[in-house]
Parts: sequence; C-alpha cells; structure tokens
Amino acid sequence: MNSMTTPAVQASRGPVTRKDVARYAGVSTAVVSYVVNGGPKKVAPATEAKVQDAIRVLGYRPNAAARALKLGSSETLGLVVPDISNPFFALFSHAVEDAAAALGYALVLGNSDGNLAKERRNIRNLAARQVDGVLLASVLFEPDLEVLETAEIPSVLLNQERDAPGFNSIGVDLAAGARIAVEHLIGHGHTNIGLAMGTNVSGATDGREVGWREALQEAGLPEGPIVYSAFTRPGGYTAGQRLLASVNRPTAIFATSDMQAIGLLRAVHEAGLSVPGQMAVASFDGSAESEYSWPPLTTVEQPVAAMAEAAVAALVGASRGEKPRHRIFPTTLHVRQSCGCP
Amino acid sequence: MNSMTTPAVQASRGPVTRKDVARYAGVSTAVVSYVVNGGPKKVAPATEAKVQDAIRVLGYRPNAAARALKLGSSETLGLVVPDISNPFFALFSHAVEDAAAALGYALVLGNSDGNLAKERRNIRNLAARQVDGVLLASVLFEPDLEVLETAEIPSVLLNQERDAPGFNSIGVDLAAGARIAVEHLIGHGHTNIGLAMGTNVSGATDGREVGWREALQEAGLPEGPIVYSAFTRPGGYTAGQRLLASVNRPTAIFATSDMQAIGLLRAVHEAGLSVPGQMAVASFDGSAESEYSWPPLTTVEQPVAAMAEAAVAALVGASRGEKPRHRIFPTTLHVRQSCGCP
DNA sequence: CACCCGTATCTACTCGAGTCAACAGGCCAG
DNA sequence: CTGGCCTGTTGACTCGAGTAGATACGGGTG
Repeated sequence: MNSMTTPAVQASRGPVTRKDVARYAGVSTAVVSYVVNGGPKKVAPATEAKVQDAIRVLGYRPNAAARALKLGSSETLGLVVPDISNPFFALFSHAVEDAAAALGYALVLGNSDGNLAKERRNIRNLAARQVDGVLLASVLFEPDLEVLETAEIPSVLLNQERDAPGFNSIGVDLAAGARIAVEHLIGHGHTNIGLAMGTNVSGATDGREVGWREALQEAGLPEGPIVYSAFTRPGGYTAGQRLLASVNRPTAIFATSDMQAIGLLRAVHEAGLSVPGQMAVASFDGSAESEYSWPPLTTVEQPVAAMAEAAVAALVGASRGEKPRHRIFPTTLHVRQSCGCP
Repeated sequence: MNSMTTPAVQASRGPVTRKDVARYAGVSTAVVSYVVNGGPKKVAPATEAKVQDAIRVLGYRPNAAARALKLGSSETLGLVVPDISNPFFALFSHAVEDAAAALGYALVLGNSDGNLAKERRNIRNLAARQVDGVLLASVLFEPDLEVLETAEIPSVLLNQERDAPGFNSIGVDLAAGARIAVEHLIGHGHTNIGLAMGTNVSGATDGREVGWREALQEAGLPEGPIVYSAFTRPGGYTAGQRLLASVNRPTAIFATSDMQAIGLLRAVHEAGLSVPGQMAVASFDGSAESEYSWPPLTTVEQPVAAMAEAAVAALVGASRGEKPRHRIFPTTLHVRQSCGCP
C-alpha cells in the first residue's frame, strides 16, 4: 500500500492536462494558461521557460473541448455543400479551409446531396456542435432561412445573387458573367447561340439565363434554343444531345457550368462535329478541369479564393457583432480555344 | 401574487442550457440528461413528456463542447488529404463523410497541400480538438507515424499498400490494378507501352510501376519509356510531351492517375495524334472525370465507397479496443474508348 | 404497525481550461 | 523603518453536461 506513495513521474497516463504541466514545472495551473495563450497576465521569462519546457517534455496539448466550453466558441466553422465531389465545390472548400485555417478555425464538412432534408439535418447538426458559423451553399436558389434563424448561428449564404436581408450572402454577378461570355461568342460571328441551362430544386430564374438573353437582345440577335438539365457532366451531355438535335441547331453554345460544358463536349465529339469549328462552346466557373478538356474551355472564372476569404471574414466578423451584408463579386473571362480563339 | 410564480418564459437569453430546461420543466438537471440520452437511469413517462415539452419550447440543444469534455469524445473524425480539389480525394471525402454521418460522426477536413509540415500541423490540430480518429492520406508513400503515435489517436492510413504494424491502413492493390490495365493494352497488340508515373515527396517505388513492369515482363515485352511527374493534370501534360518526344515513342501509355491521363490527352491532341488510333491510353483511379474526357478513359477503378466505409469502421472499432489491421482492396478495370475498344 | 424494497428523483462532484480577486515579495520614496 | 506600489503568482470559481451516490416516496409483506 505505501509502496504506492511515490508519485511515479506521470506513468504515461494518456491525456496530459494543464495540471500535469503545472506540477512538473512547479507552478500553478493559471500560469500554464497564461503561457499557453500569452494570457491576460504577464509571466516572468524564467517561469515561462520552465513551463515551455514542461509542455515540450510532457507533450501537452490543451483540450479543445474544455477551451470551447469555457470560451463559448469552438473555433470551428461548418460548410454545407450539395456535393464535395463536384469540382467547383471542392475548389471552394479548399479555399474556405485555407481561409479558415489562417484564422485558426477548423472546418467541418457536410454534403447535402442536393437534398433539402439532408441540408437541414446538416445545419442542425452543426448548430448542436456549437460551430462559430456556417457557410451554406444551398440546394435552393432561395434557401429557407428559417433553419438558420432558429439555429441562431452566424451564417453566410453562398452562390446567392439575391440579397437576403439579415443574412450574410456572397455571390458572383451571374448575369454579367454570362453576358461577357455570350458577347465573346457573338464577337466570333455567331448568330445562333444556344443555352445549356442548369437547374436547381427551386424554380427561380438564374442570372446566367438573363445574361445570355440580354447579350443576344443587345446585339439584335434572336434567342437560340434553351435546354434545361442538371449542373453536371451527364446533364451537360444530354443537354448537348438535345441541342444538336434541335430544329435550328446553334453554332455556339453557352453552358452554365464547366461540368455541363465537359459533358456537352462529349456529345459534340460523338456527333463527329469539331470544336470550335462546327460548334463553339463557352461556359461558367473557371474550374481546373476546364483547362484540360479538349479543346480547352473558354470559361467565365469565379474568384473562388476571394469569395471564400470574404465568406470566412464575414463569419468571424459576425461573431464580433458586425452586421450582415451582401457581396457580389465580379467574374473574368478566361479565353481559351473552345470559343474559336487560336 | 401568482404573477411572480410564473417561471418567466426565458427572456431569450442566447444559449439555452440544461438548467433552463430543468427549471422550466420543474425537474432536476439530471433528469434532463436522462431524457436527452435515454440516460443511464429510467424516467417516468409523465416526467419525460414534461421535459420533452420544455426542450421543444425552449429550443434546447445540448452543448457539444461540454459533452465532449465530459465524455472525452467529440463524435468527430478528422480527414487529412493532400488536396480536396483533387477529384479523387474529393470523391473519397464525400464517401468518408457519408460513412461518418451514418454513424453520427462529423468530419473535420484538412488539406496538407502536399506539404509535410502542413500535414503534421493538421494532425496536431485535430489531436488537440479531441477528434475520435483521423484518416490520413499522407503526402508520403511511407508516412511518418511518429506524429500519429505521439498524438495517441486512433488513425487509419489511406492509400497505403504496405502494412504499417500497429496502425490501421487501407489501400488498393496498385500492382494488380496496373497489371490488368497494361495487360489490356497488350491485348490490343501494343508492344511499346510507356509509363507516366506520378511522384510523391518520398522516394519509395510505387506499386503501379511494378505492376506495369510485371505485365510487360510476363508478355516478354521490353520496357517502354518512363517519365516521372506530378500526379496532376499539368504533370500528365508535361509527361505526355516528354513521352511523345522520346526516341522510341510508345504507341500506348499507362498513366498512374486519371488526372495525369487527362493532361496527357491534351498533349497528345496538341501533337495532332488521334486517341486511341495513334496513341492508346489507360489510367488509374476511376474518377467521374475519366468518363467525360475525350475519348473517355479506360481506367482502373478504386472501390472508393467501400474503402471509406472500411476506414471509418476501423476508426470506430479502434475506439472500442479492436486491434489495428491492414486491408487491401481489389480494383476493377473500366473499359472505355481510350484503349482502343469501340 | 413496522420494516423492507423498488422506483423515481435530486444533489453534488467531475471533466480541463480561462481568468479574476487576492496575495506575496521586492523596491523605492519619504 | 514604514508605507505604498508594482510585478508575478496563486487559489478558486466558472463554463454545461454525465452520472454515482444519496434520498424521498409509496406499496407490499410480516
């Protein structure tokens, strides 16, 4: 029994706590905290060295759960996207993770799989985990804000063209982006320009459709055929087949996402037509994939990194009491070969 | 007056705690816990109803941080990948998130950007956040296990062909996969088959290279040219240019990832060669992108969903004391057109 | 009627870290 | 030599939830 009296220099009892460090360094637990966070009080250099030493020797890592409990913040952000394996969202996620990590936040990821119920479940789950904010790329053009409201978490709506009062939102100028792409196609002399339009679960009209229409109207051209299909490669593929089969087959097509354009290219190739010779193509997103399709796609690039940074900044700003705002980012046309440029 | 006796319906003081619920329902906090988790003690049906009511009315959500602190588990898994915007890892992440969500775990994502220091930082960060396990797709062929060991977290090594004793690991049979692809190319009559080999930061030989070599040896064919480059589209592009410029230009190429193959296709197209007519191509991964390249890629598919499920299962198993093991998954050849099949 | 027992509930301690009020000691001015 | 002040350090309380141990109550048995 008294053979047990020796304190036995921390016989590797799994988790090392602040107390262990304090004991080892011969100081109080408060000092350890002060050292770890450059705390609210100063610590004598000699003491600090002792503590740093103890931390290193024992391999101490502050328990984030305890920290989160005390501070009321988990230093964690949540991101809900329809599908992370969609290259656009993958790219976006990467940028968000970078921006979050730079500010010391971790990122919890959730896929909604284009399913509203799953989107809601994800948001509620994140709320329960006390994330400090959620970034939501909703499956709806106009997301149901109710879930976010009842969850009482700072949030940012992504890919939102419209302003949602009381919410942070971020989006690109879809109409303007579509317009420059279609104008570029018009500049190549095309007079019959089709549209491969992506669809979402809600029915609101997308800015890309209005941009396409505006560009044609301004140039005094008639509207080419429109085909609606999913924002995916297969969606673009079937859209392509239908556009090629339409009575007045267009000589150029604007696709509302790179993925659709990739699918569309396949349909055009299968039909034995040359791109851009017999069918010019331009699209929207500016994903990495677009650079390596054949031919490389002329596409409207979204400033993904800037948007991600702004979204994260809005979230951490919200926790400091800043008021929500709506930001629209400009796009830039990336000219490659699918439009007819050399 | 009885006006004072009313509990004063929670004047919206931000976070609702267990205590608020207890007060509102007229019970102790313990009972609230018992109700919330079907607790270790039974609760009378009538009381339970009162509590459920209070929870609903007040909109109570248990604080995950407090829960994590007490239980020593955050019901969270960490995933560290080189780059989430790489379609293969994006697909994998999605599968992991699905598997984790099915078991009630959230997923924290970290990118290492092919950078060992960042990989380590990510792991340490996850460790501090008391994740219940981490899935690591290391930037190294042979990851440094030290970080994982000192972090003392259950972990799974992904994309590991080799067995790492004491660790869970999961991988595909790279050599076998490469062999069937190369054998398929040989079946098309090719006798000079090049290799576009991806490189990692460590120098160990990849199974895909041995598979390629084995297939050629077994068929009594000489080794075609090898070019090493990054596992990316640009990497494949330059690899393609170099293979096309090599003294004995191959008539078929095996690329060790779909991304490389996509880049390679661009180089071949730019050279004005037809695929598969003048240059056949096969690759490795089975990503969605491979189906929509031109021509569609014949590729070796990895069973991503099964691997993700197994990885998550290994992690939750580990927290129950199961011992680590190494699992290798078989691949399947997806025949499309880039190899020469109609 | 006293006793025991099972059920339902409550009290109180715990997890690990942040931080404030209190306190020790050293130094200088008066 | 004393008083005041600055610097460095500490003890103790707190965050919200899980749960063991104590307690209250009602009913059945001897």
